[in-house]
Amino acid sequence: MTSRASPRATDNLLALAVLAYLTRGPAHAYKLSRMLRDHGDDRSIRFKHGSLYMVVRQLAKAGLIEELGTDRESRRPERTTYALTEAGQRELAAWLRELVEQPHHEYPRFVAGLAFIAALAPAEVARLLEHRLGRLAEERTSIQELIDSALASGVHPLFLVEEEYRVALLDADARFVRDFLGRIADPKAGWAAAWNELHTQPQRSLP
Amino acid sequence: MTSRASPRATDNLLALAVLAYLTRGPAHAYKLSRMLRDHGDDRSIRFKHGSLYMVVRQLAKAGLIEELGTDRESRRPERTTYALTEAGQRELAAWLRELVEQPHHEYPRFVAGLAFIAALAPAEVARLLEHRLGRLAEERTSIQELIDSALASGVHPLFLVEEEYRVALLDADARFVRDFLGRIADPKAGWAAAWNELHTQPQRSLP
DNA sequence: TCTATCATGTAACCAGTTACATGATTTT
DNA sequence: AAAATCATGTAACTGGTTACATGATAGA
Repeated sequence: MTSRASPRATDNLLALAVLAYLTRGPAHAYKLSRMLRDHGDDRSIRFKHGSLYMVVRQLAKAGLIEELGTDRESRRPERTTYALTEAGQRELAAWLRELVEQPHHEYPRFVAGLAFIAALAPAEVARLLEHRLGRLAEERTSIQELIDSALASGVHPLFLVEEEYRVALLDADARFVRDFLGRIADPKAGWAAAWNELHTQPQRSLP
Repeated sequence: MTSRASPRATDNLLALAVLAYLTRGPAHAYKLSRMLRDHGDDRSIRFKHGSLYMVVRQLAKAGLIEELGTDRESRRPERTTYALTEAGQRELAAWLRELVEQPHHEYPRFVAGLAFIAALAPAEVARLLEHRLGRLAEERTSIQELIDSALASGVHPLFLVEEEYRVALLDADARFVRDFLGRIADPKAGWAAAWNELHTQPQRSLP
């Protein structure tokens, strides 16, 4: 039997970001929040201000980070400063290894749409897909601009691979959509005909 | 200002599946659960048995489905049967349109890994990526087999587009990984050198 | 000086998961 | 007849989000 050694203390990826940032030195929660946003990592990891405090407490409880102390400036709320522990460093590395080497089954929203696409008529779906192509192109150029301007300002491309990966996914999406459109339009494929017949009764069976 | 007409009653995609299945006629929760699994839609939509009952109640409260009545066989727990309402049909169509025409910003786990990849040494990353390629290939063939066997048993390809989309994503992933490996290995790119220098201090700044 | 925005955190709420309960059916 | 599995659902728990609170600073 394969042994998944230590089940993660939390599987919230925000915790990964916290661990990663703390390798740069101790920080308090708000500072982490700030770095996250400034470095644009909230594009890669689902981020809500409130969740950060939760995640930090979880990590502290698990001993992956530790409280260094609290300070207070004037009458502001108290800030607790945290530092990475040895266990935290190991956890960070182990987690990263797992994320990189094991592809994870994801649930993109488009997949859900496709799963029940037969409930819409083929002509309408074609219109929607055309529209999607436009949005995909927009998103692609916007990411590419972000990459280019970062490179121009001296960021090493290593720190932009996530965005390049996103571009690769967008391109794959667009290729798929074009192909799908082709099949809908192609009368030889005979899709539209069959589809129109059954589109009132979406069902199917997989083994 | 763009008007997002009606904010979804719930954005849990399990609700989409429930609406879609109810177009085939009334059903009780357990039957829906069963269909979901049997049709393999739990590959496309995150599914937990317990969540179904929650979602069904949410939909009922929102008037998108309605209780038809309850029956009881022998001494089993009562089963409530639900039917799609007109509002439910409209919601289903509107939701599907949105899913198809608007690409959604997703947070795949691999992206999070890539965002902090610099915390690992390049040589190790190369090993991990090689391993990933293997897993991607496995997953690809397993999906392809599923598609082929479904087609062989007479399922219309329209009901397999989600799986084809998945394959497209897996292929894009693999291409990206190969490209990435190439850059790590290529001494002309000079990645490994710079990477080794900075991999102890993962930071970067995006504009 | 009034108003917005930043800085910093907590508390209440809710969706979603896990665990459990229990009768029926099938397998050993 | 004991053990497993299916059928069907509820209840407790928890992670995560939303909303709020409050002092400081900057803009109008």
